[in-house]
Amino acid sequence: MSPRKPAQDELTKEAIIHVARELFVTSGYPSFSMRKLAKELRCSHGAIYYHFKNKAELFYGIVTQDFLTLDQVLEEVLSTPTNSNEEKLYLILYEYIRFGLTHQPQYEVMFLIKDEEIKGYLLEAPNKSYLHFANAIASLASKPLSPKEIWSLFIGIHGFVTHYCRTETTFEDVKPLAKSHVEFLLKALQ
Amino acid sequence: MSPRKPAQDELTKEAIIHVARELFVTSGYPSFSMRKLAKELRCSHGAIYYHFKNKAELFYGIVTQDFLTLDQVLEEVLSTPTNSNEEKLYLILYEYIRFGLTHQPQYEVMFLIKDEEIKGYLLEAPNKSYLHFANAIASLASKPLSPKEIWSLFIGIHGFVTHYCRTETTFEDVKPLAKSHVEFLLKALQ
DNA sequence: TATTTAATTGACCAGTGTTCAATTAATGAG
DNA sequence: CTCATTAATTGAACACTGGTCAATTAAATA
Repeated sequence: MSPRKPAQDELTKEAIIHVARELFVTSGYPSFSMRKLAKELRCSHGAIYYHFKNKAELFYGIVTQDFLTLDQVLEEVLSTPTNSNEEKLYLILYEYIRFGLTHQPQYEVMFLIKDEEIKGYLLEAPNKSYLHFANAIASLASKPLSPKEIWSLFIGIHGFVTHYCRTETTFEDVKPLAKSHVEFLLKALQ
Repeated sequence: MSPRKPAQDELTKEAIIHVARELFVTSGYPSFSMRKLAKELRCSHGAIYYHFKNKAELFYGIVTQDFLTLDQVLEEVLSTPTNSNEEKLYLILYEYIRFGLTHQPQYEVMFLIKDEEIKGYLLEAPNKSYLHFANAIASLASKPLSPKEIWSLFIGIHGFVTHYCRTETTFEDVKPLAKSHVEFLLKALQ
């Protein structure tokens, strides 16, 4: 109808990301569309493009928050004083799986999606996230680990999350399996 | 122009699959479309739907061949008499990675894609393929392995393939890494 | 030869991401 | 207070996507 809404109804990047995240987390990436988002925001789909260059930039806006959350997960394990280094090593891997499976749509965008446009926006974020992980692992191991060993640990965990993301299984449903898988991977360090 | 082509030019399921496979393997799943395929086949896109109910059924037609190929890879390793069981165990995992990375678009459809329609057609194929893998592993191990251990091996390998599929890395480029990753996973068995 | 059947076409539908001229509210200058 | 400028929004339009289906025509059958 009328271009330019009254000031109180004006869109903001934050409001868009907020609703987009909600939509995307509840109904998944494939069903997400700019037009559905616009409907949810009660604006035209064109308006979103004033605030975000394209869909990929919008998703980048969403998952940057999740990269921070993942960093926090690691940090919290590291800073818990009640556990031994061995327990922390276990927990890092276990909590990584928990994060992946309790944030499946986000994990998909963060580490799985092949969309070139989105990968163009991500670029360093997954690398940075991995370095965080690798440093945590290295600092907790009882003996020096080679980069390859740490990488294999990551890939092993990543495979677990990937598989149960695809089958849309909840973390609760695979808790025992997650435990045994982590124990399996850690056995390879001895 | 004219409906119904002369007999010599008629489409067949086989011809469609052949060209579809070519198109899909060279330019990947996201860029694949029924209309591009029709153009390649020099027919209208509607004609394809006479032979295949939908895109998912067509892709099922493509990757069933690849499930067979994967079975053959395992079978060949098992039936090579020159290697010890330990070497065969290594080779099963190594060759699985080779298959995944030399058939990236297919691996994606076989084990990675979330598309509900395609998963509906696949159903048992990935399970059957895994059982093949699991039996091979079990038969080669020097001591009895638990189902969980075999599953962790698979997930560990799957993670490797998944990651390098996403980054579209060739098998050649990660051969040494594949070797060390397999060795890492096998260490967890002792 | 006439009739039925099988295969193909292309218009059409509903959906996607993206662009952009037109429009209008808010803002700042005189 | 008025008027030009700027910022935000709309919705039509474009080029795609997967999928459906009546109309058409070649092939097969009676």
